Amino acid sequence: MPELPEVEVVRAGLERHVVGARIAAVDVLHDRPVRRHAGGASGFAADLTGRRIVGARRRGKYLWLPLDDPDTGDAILAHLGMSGQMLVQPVDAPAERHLRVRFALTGTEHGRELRFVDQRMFGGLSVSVGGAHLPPEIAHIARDPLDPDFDDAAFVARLRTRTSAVKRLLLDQTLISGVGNIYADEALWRAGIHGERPGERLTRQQAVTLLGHARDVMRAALAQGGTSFDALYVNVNGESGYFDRSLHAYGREGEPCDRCARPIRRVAFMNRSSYFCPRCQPVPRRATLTRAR
DNA sequence: ATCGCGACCTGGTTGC
DNA sequence: TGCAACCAGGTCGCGA
Repeated sequence: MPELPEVEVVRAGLERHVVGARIAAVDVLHDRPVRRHAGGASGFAADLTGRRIVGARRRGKYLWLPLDDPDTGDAILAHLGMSGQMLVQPVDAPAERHLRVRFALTGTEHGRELRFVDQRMFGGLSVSVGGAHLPPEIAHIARDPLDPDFDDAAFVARLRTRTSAVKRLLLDQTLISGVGNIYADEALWRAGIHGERPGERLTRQQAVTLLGHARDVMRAALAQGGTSFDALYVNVNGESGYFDRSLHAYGREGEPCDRCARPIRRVAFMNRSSYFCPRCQPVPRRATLTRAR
C-alpha cells in the first residue's frame, strides 16, 4: 500500500518525467477512478485534452499536477488509494491488467505516456478548478511531518486535547497527513506507546517522541524507496514491501518483539489490524472498566 | 467541534 | 473440486 514515502517517490518521478509535457488525449477505461470529477469520464477527458503539465506537488498522500499556470491554473488531483500506480510507459507497452486511465502526451523524452493503474480503485483522479497552488478539495488535509512547515508544537498540543485513541489520531489526516496503518503501528512500537491510549493521556514528552518516531519511520522508508526505483519507471508497487524488512510490529503477529522477545500481538481496531508488543506497549488500564467489575 | 462506524473495491487466501 | 466467506485499508460521509 502506498504510504507517504511511496507517494513522494511517485511525485518526484512525475516531476522528472511528465512536467513540461502536453496532454494530447485522455482515455478513461473505467468510470470509477474519475467518480469525483464533476463531468464524469467524458468531461474528464475533454477538460484535460490540450493542456500542459507544469508541476508535480503533494500534500500527504494526495498528488496534483498543476496545468498551464503553476500559480493560478487548474490541476489534476490524484490519490493512489491502496493499490494505485502512476506509470510512465512507452506508448507501445502492453496494457496493464488494471489500467484505468491513459494520458497520451507530447513533449516527453522517448515518447512516453502516463498511465493510472489501480486494481482496487480506492484511488482516483479529478480536475481541480483553480487547484494549482492547493486544490480546495484537500484544503482540510494537514501537512505531513516531512513538510518543513509542519508545526510540531501545534500538533503536540492538539493531540493532547483529544479523547480519541492515539492511533486514531495518527490516522486523522486533518491533524497529520501521510501516516497510514503500517507506519502508525511502527511509530507506536518505537515510542513504546499503546495505540489505544487516549491522546489526552499522553505527556508532552511522549507526544513529542511519538511524532519524532513517525517522522523517522517515514524518512527511513523514503531513503530506501528513493533508491529502489528505476529512474525512468515511475512506480508504486501495490504489493510493495520493499520496507518490510525494517518493520518491527506491523504484520508480525506471533513473532518475537525485536526489543524484548515477547510475541507481537494483533488486535482488531477501527475495522483494521493493529500490531503491538504487549510488554513494550502496555495496554492502557481502564479505571471505569475495572470498577464496573 | 468531535467521535466512531460503515461503505466503497478487487483478488488472493482460507474454510467447509 | 467448487464456492462462499474473509481480509487487506485510505478516505469520505453520516448520525450521534
